[in-house]
Amino acid sequence: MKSSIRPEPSRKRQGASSASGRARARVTLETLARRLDLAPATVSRALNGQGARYRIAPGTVRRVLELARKLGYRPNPLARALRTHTSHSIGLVVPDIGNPFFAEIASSVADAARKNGYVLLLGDSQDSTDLERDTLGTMAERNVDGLVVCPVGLESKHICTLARSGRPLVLADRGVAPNQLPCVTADHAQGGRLAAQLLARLGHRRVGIIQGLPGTLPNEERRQAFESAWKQLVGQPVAVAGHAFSYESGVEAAEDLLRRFPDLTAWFVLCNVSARGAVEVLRRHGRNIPRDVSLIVFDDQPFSELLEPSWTVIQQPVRDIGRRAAERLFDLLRNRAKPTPTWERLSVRLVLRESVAPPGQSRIIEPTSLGTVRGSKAHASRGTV
Amino acid sequence: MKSSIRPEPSRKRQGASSASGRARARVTLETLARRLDLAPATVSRALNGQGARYRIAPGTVRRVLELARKLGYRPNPLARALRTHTSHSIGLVVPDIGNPFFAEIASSVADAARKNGYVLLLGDSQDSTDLERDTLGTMAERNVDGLVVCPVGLESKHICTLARSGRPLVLADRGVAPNQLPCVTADHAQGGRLAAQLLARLGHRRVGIIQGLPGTLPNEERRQAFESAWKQLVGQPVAVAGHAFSYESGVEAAEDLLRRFPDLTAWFVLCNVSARGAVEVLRRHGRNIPRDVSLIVFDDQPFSELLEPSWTVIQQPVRDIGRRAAERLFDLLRNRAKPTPTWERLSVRLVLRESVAPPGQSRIIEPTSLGTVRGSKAHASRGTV
DNA sequence: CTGAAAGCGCTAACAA
DNA sequence: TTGTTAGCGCTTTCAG
Repeated sequence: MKSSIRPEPSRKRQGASSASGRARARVTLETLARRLDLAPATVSRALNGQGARYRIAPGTVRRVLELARKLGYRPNPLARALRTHTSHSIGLVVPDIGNPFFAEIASSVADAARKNGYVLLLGDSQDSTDLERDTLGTMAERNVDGLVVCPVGLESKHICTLARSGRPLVLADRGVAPNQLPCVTADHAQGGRLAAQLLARLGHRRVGIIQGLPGTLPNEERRQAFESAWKQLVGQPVAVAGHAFSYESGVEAAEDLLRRFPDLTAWFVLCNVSARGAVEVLRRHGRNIPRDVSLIVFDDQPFSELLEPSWTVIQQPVRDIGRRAAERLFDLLRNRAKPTPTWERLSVRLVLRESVAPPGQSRIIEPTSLGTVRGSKAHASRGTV
Repeated sequence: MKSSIRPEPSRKRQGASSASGRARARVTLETLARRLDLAPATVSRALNGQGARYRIAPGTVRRVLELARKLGYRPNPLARALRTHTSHSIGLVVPDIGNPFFAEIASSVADAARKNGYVLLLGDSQDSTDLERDTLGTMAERNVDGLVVCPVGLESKHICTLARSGRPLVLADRGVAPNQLPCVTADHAQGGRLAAQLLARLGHRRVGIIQGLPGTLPNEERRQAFESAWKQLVGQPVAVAGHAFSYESGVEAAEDLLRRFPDLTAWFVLCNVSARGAVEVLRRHGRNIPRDVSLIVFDDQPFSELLEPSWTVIQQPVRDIGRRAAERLFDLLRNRAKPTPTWERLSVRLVLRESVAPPGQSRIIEPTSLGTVRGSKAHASRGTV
């Protein structure tokens, strides 16, 4: 039998409750337990669907559930986390949440988190490895159950350490050197090849690359794939400029190319933020796109097709990258399976628009067929990229 | 005197430690306490800079600090939160993190959080009041110390309730009806007036508005200010179409205006995401901007000036909005002052570019002087809006 | 100047 | 079928 009077817990020390005025006292497990004349443990089990396992009387379970609903009981996630070492939270760290690409990743990860009943901690590393290290540390000590990381990508020791400590972690977009970590990213090399093939087929011979942050995986794969394809197709070297995934870098790189290699007939720009800078420079110098310089830009964005000329781009499945990364993280969280360090490569598409043409010409005469997509509606709702 | 042997805490039940292989055991307060032969309480006080208040021997404090550093001790924020009811976390809820406007808000709030030693919980309400309510509830029960909310803006009861429960909360961008909550937002009415003045001065008479989500504060303020200025300046009614801050709404509204009011010579578009849709529709219908339709768009974005024609926009100080909202939140968190429900209005600017001209003309002949900014470099680094 | 002990709200091991 | 107890890691009375 159960005792029929439960002592009020001693409130001698902690002078809480109505003093601080914080609304009416929080409903806790103990509130329920006392009102139902049950032990907190029983209530806990009933609430957690452990009724069957512990063979709690169905009636009891029902009473518990009922009162819980009536009082609007919500378990305290912090207490639970402290006890169980699982916080039902995940972390997302990106190099720049203001960048539409990562904002879109965040959007899909946030969506997945919510659907799985997790909260999302957001960290912005501002493309600094030091900040990234700090942020990851903070999140780890906050007991996030897992992480999606779009790393800065220049150093990876802190990330590997974190992953080896047993915390599920999935990389997105930029991978890191020793491919021991699960990662979801675009097929950057494919993008590089598509760009090279298109320009080669249009008859370009002297071309340049405006790159992003050297040393990062997307940058290297895009550049190298383009260069090696170009070497094979055209047998010419490729000029390279640029130093960051930024507007400023785009401006400087464009000035640089115009000065050092004024005879280039096409540029492959590895980042659409930089591309903005590059295009402005071309305008200032009175160079016509595509007549003087053809342009292929990595990564699409909603305005690409509205620009004059519209941009030919390599389109990444941004939303899918985020979604898949989150899915894989939640798989890990559910199965506690050992993280297969598989790299998932999502296909890119070449979207052909007006910014490319044969050298010296203002438009493509006959549509090439390179498995490309004739540019049009690729973007729609809610300003997302 | 202190006892010189401290008993190992009983590890009978919790089979933790090395079994699960989770790296080496976490160093806790007790680890330190035992190795220093002190009570956990003393260590806690030393670590929390309470040494002075409790007059702990300076030597002791030093020893504690030293060992803590040596062992890389990091307090467990969850345990602390459970005990102190402050989590050192804040929440940010936005209607759409994929929208560059809110991504930029998120960027500045994330930055502020980090600088203040807080972590940031991110919630995306997807412009749904229900989701917003859920998200806010989740965050509240996670004990966030405070919130920055960019509400959907159609209903506010849940937000007011939350705020009245004593949790510091600052609104950003969209306010909510009973102006009892602190809020940081742009001066939307000023933007509406500037737009009206410009179009009036250029000689337009029949104009229309493509609005965003009706009933939300920015939408109503922009629209009403425009309409009332227009009435005063021109004495004509203003056509209105549109139903959301989305691309699709922009498309539909534009089709709608063209069909119902084909004689309009200028459109004021209250959302730059919708504007993209509107511009595409104009193109499809072969209407020239600005000759057939002049265009003013609310909210700038990096590509506005690269478009052909470049967009005349009302520019909001997005980053400042986020920064100020966060600052005000942290003021509240520090001072525990009662939240002054002041509404902070940040000025907007009219940036004059090529998408406006006198009716039937293709460009502005003589620059007007309306306190406007002649369009140019307003955007730069890292693809942020 | 320091320690013992209580307890934040919950869950898990063990006991009955 | 349920209760008792211990304890997650920390802070905070209260008692020296």
